[in-house]
Amino acid sequence: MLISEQYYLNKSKFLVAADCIVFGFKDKELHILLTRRPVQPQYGEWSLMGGFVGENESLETAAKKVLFEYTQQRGIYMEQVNAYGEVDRDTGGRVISVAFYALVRLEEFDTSLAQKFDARWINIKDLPQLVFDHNKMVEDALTLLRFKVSMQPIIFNFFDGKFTLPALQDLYEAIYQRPIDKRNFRKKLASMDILDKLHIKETFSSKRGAFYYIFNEEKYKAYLASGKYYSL
Amino acid sequence: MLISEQYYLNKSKFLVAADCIVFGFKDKELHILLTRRPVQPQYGEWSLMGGFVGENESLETAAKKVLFEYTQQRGIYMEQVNAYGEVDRDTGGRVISVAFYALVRLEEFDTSLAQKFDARWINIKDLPQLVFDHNKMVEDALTLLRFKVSMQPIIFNFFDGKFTLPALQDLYEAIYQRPIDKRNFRKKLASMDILDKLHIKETFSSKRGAFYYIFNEEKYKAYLASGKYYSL
DNA sequence: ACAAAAGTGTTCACACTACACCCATGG
DNA sequence: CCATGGGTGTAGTGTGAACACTTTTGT
Repeated sequence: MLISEQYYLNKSKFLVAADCIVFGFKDKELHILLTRRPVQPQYGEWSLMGGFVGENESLETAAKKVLFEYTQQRGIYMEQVNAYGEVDRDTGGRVISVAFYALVRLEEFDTSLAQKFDARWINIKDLPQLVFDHNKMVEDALTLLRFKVSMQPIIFNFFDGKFTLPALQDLYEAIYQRPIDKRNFRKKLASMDILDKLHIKETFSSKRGAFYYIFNEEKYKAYLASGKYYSL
Repeated sequence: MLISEQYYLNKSKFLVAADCIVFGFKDKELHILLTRRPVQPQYGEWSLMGGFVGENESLETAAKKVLFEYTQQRGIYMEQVNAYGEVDRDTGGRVISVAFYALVRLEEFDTSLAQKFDARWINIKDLPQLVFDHNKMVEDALTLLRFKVSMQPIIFNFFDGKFTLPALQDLYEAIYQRPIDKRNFRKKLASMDILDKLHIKETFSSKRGAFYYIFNEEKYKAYLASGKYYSL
């Protein structure tokens, strides 16, 4: 019987990074928070934000730390995308990266942070070339996001509580990159019965004004229990 | 401007393992290849098979190596499930694991290998408690497998080329753990038109015998191009 | 008054479900 | 001849897609 030391010893160790694909919703378009790489090699090129995992951190903890550093928000919705471990993926050294996507409330975003880190919100339609395999990470994150969003009500994490139906539809259209029929969209939402209509209107994006809605957790549970399944 | 050395230096490094959830189909049930953990701590307990990633290996390469070691098969269909990085997940040391699921052709499996590694094919219905977070890995792998199998024709990797429709249905039922209507199943397959019927019968599981079919890659491409989407 | 966005129903096609009987063969 | 598993069609239901006009209000 081997003992632990023989088994774990003399094995290669690796730098492990957590890279975050931070999604935000702005100007009816999906945006990603990108930064300029602060070190050589590839200094100054567009990059996802990331950080190395510390000795006493889980992958999730490391990712949360990165997110907090760049956004000062806590309780951000986050999900693991994949691990990336090609030998030469990082031109600066052997690094294994675990990618997470995150959904942030962009209205709350402190623009001074953008200055500090030379970070910008880039429309996903205008995605530049990124360092290493970061473009692949974004692609994978988008694929996963599209799937998740159609199955679970995670999309409300983009909003600070309340939202209007036109805005919600714009968001879905931005994520799927395809137009959605207004009537079908609202009909489906109505039949799910997971939202509460507020009696306040949002009046700055139209003259008439659109009613605010909020997501109702209880109704969502009832919807799940009902056995009906719609996908948005 | 920081240079690379300052950035990458003095960061924690980690053991990284590739753990494999090896699925096989036998006796109308889905099975997983499990082994007895060969080292302390938790010596002799049920475990997935895994191995540490080497200096010049990608995660995929490491997983392929593990798969080859235990099955002697090459070209095994494999897909990454997730990375697992809780600080205390491995009671023997800090290890970050990347899980992969694999689909193997169980008919080709060399049972002498099972002896050598103290490995066994366990019915997923009778899954024992596994070491560390391996049960969670299996759960995640199953969820992913179920999704993938319904969307893409990866299920044929369980067979050595040809298969009968009853066997294919049994396999789907084993994966989903729910009965499927025979006529609906066959009707859907027929409308997809991605299989070729051979004029040979498999005669050992019934008196009448069931026709063999093979997956036709070209037809599958045509099916994709047609824009029709069925999910199995 | 008019421009601009919010809001609202109906019809049609098609995929999914449920369901029962005959066929071929080995023993 | 009978037991065992292989093979086949139809009708109903519900979700997804297409489609146009009225309402509200600020300018």
